[in-house]
Amino acid sequence: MSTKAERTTAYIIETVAPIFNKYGYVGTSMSHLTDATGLTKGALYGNFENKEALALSAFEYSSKKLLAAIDEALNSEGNSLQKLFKLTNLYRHYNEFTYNLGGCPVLNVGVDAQENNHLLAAAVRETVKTIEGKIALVIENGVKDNEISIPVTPLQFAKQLYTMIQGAVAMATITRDKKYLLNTIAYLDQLISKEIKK
Amino acid sequence: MSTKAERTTAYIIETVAPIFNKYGYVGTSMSHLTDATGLTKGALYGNFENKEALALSAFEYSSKKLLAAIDEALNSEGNSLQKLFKLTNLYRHYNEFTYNLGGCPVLNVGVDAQENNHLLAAAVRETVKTIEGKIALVIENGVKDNEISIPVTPLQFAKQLYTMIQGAVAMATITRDKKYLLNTIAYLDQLISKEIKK
DNA sequence: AAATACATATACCATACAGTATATATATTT
DNA sequence: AAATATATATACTGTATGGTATATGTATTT
Repeated sequence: MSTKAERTTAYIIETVAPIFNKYGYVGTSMSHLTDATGLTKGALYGNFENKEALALSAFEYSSKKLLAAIDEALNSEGNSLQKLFKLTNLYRHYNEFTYNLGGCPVLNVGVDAQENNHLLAAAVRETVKTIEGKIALVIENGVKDNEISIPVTPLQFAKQLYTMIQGAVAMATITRDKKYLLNTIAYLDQLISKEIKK
Repeated sequence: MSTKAERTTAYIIETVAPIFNKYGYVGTSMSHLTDATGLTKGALYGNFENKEALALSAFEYSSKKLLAAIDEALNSEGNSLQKLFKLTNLYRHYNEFTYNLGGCPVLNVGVDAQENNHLLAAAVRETVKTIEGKIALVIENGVKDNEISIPVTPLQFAKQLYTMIQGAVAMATITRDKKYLLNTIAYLDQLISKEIKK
């Protein structure tokens, strides 16, 4: 069984993650976090060295949740095309999925941390690389199995796919209109079934 | 001729705009701005009511610059397709274009202000609407002139196009890799010339 | 259950924050 | 050039910031 301290640390991270994600690194104050957790500064600083370490743990937490969902889609039963459709389906409902995370961590932290926290910004870049790699792997297997035919490398195609998805995420976030997600995913599903399917 | 005060106001705005854009609304402090402008708080507060009014003017300034560049592309000589290519060309070099603005104002302010400043967030939404409208108009004319054939409404297609572009802007910003722009624009140029051209 | 280790709360730094009242300097008007 | 209007600088609010030393409380081990 986990110790009390470990549970507190976990509780802090999951409580704090959506706040950092929503308000950004500078926009989130320690008092904001003591309010949200119901704990005091002593507790927070007892579990984390400083604000930066806390924000980093919070992002890693959100990032892991996202990667787990992507893994679930891409490692599901079925052929490569079916896996890609599971992925697009995740993003079709990305609004609801990221609700508990306080929005898309890749977009929010990626943009916010750019000039405000270089460690966080680097962590986001890692996450992006990981996601693109996971998508590329599925595409690569699809090519090998003669299901998929693409005019560029699997990684290049994965990057292109993820770029379009993140475009929809960005526009839906900025305008607060989830139609961007629905329409882009509809477009991508068509692209997958009509352009790359052999 | 413009009065001294007007010139100072203009100087403040153009100096301050890239700072707000880079560091965000909360991440930008008034002392940050006095340092950058070489002016004192008295001067800043003499020209603007408060930090929020200053940030809003700064965004409007950046937004106008962006809209002007888009207008230049979309109102250039030639048919609708040529105008669209001028637009994609703007975004092919968007990195350099937005350098003086401190990055893409739509992306940066759109994401940053979301939870930190609702007035700013609303202003970004207006800008997005304006941009989409401008693109839609060109597409609409292309359809009328029998140059373009699309499976959705002009506005819907414009939104889709802008979403993909902003996806590339977001990914290029987050990863600091301009290849996302180059590759996405290459894809869009192909889409324009092979899919929608009649 | 007692002893010990550990986690959390309290009270406090020094500094930075947005904003302001007023004095001084600079444009503009007469 | 003098008078007036206006813009900027200075010095100062009160509050919030990230962070810390230490006391108190609570788990865990013996």
